[in-house]
Amino acid sequence: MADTVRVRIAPSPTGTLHIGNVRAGLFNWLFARRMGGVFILRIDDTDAARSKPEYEENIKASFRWLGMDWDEGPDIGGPFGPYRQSERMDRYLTAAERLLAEGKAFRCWCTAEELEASRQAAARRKEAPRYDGRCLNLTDADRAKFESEGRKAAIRFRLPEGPPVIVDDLIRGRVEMPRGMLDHFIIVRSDGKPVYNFCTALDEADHRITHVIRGDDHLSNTPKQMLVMEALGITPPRYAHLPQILGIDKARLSKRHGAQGVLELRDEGFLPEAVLNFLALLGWSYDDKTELFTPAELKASFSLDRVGKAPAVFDETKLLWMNGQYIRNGPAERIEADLRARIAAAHGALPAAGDAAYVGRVIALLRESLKTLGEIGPLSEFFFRDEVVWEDEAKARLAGWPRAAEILAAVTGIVKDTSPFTPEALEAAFRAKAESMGLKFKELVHPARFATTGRVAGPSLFHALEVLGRDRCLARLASAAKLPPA
RNA sequence: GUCCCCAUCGACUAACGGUCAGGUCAUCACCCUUUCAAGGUGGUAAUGCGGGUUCGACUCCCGCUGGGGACACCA
Repeated sequence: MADTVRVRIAPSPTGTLHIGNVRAGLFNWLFARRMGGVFILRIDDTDAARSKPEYEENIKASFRWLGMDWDEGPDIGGPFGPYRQSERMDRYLTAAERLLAEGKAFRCWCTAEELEASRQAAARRKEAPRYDGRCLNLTDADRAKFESEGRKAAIRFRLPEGPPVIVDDLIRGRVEMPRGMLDHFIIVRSDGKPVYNFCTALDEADHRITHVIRGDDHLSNTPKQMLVMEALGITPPRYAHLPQILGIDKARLSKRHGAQGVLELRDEGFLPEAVLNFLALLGWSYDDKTELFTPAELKASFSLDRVGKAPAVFDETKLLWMNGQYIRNGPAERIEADLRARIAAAHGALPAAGDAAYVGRVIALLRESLKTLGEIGPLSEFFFRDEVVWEDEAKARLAGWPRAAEILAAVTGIVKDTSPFTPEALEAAFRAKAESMGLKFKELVHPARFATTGRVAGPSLFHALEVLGRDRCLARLASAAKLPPA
């Protein structure tokens, strides 16, 4: 069969899109692109109570930011739409009616209380909580009685007898699921709303999905979906169940660690390429050495048979490293534009931030040392404020520095007289002055840094001085000289 | 409780049944150096346990332990 590969990501809009969904989406997208297939975005919003339009927007914005383009979806349509479960209700209900008519499903009038009582009884006997099938063989009189009491029926799938359900998983291999674990499960609630496992089975079929690639928390749902398809005469897709992503504490990903929304990663200053690269390597590997992949390389080299089975821990430290790599070696214009925006947001009110050329020089100086774009704000602050904002440690070290006053005076002289005002000339002047004062080079440099930046660490001092400019440096040296000594 | 899945350095992972168990992040040391990063060099560090099968097991089989998931009128 040379059928076109069709895969999908089907998040439910009940929260912001988090890392686990993104990784599942990524693997689907990569697989589709690699196979020349179709990537579909579907919105699983059968849970009307918790679903919200803004979350759907968040999902789309997240994928867009990452460059994961979909070929069919709720916003762009496609030949097999609609792609939102809430718009497919009549489809689900029609299928349920058909199963009912064929005796493959039945109505159940049990109340929540009755079911709960039955479950508790089972728990007391230390048995699995199962539906006892009591509504399977009701008489017409029973049904009429329930209806007259105003009870509403749910629709249950009639679980057929048979051998274990086989999931021939592309990642796990052959998995056998005994039917004993399954129930006559609900497919339509008593309020008329169809249930996820039922909808999903129909969606895969209607959207002509060929490969369902999803988290392995769905592995045990798979038999239900396959049984529904079987009852409807549908050939099931291939399945590939991905290992889970765990938090740093090895627990399931949740708020706190990596489960924040992807857009938050963007806001913190992670580059989409870095996030994509990092996520791709969570559960997949190309070989025994390659770590850095551009999106194009990922699309060209991804394959399901190199996806592992063991769950992976989301290690933000490595993401940080990778992001640093992309900031240093990535697309310069885009990164600079982003950094300009962040500087404007952080220091826009300050006059120096309005000087585009000056901002460009600041960025050139700091970009190399960033791990996230967001760090530019605090790191660049001293370039924009008129008055130095002192770090406690810088102030303390300057105050305790031997011959501090003398050194500051000497540095002031250098800054005043050096021409041209370049890093090279400044460094030469510093070296000469250190020599003549009988000081080590660094004994002159450190106090100069404290006084002109208010910090103990930062970019190359002479480059920083050049960017700051002679006047700012002189003003700062003058005010540093007035600080009380230790 | 029942069923299903999983198990290599702290983390991500590589290894046709035969490698000295390799790479990356982190960590440590050293180098570079005006500080912090970056960069360079080197080091520490793993096959959960117990049985098999085999000339030979990280790799295949069984058990145990540990972790995760499912058993809903959630998705």
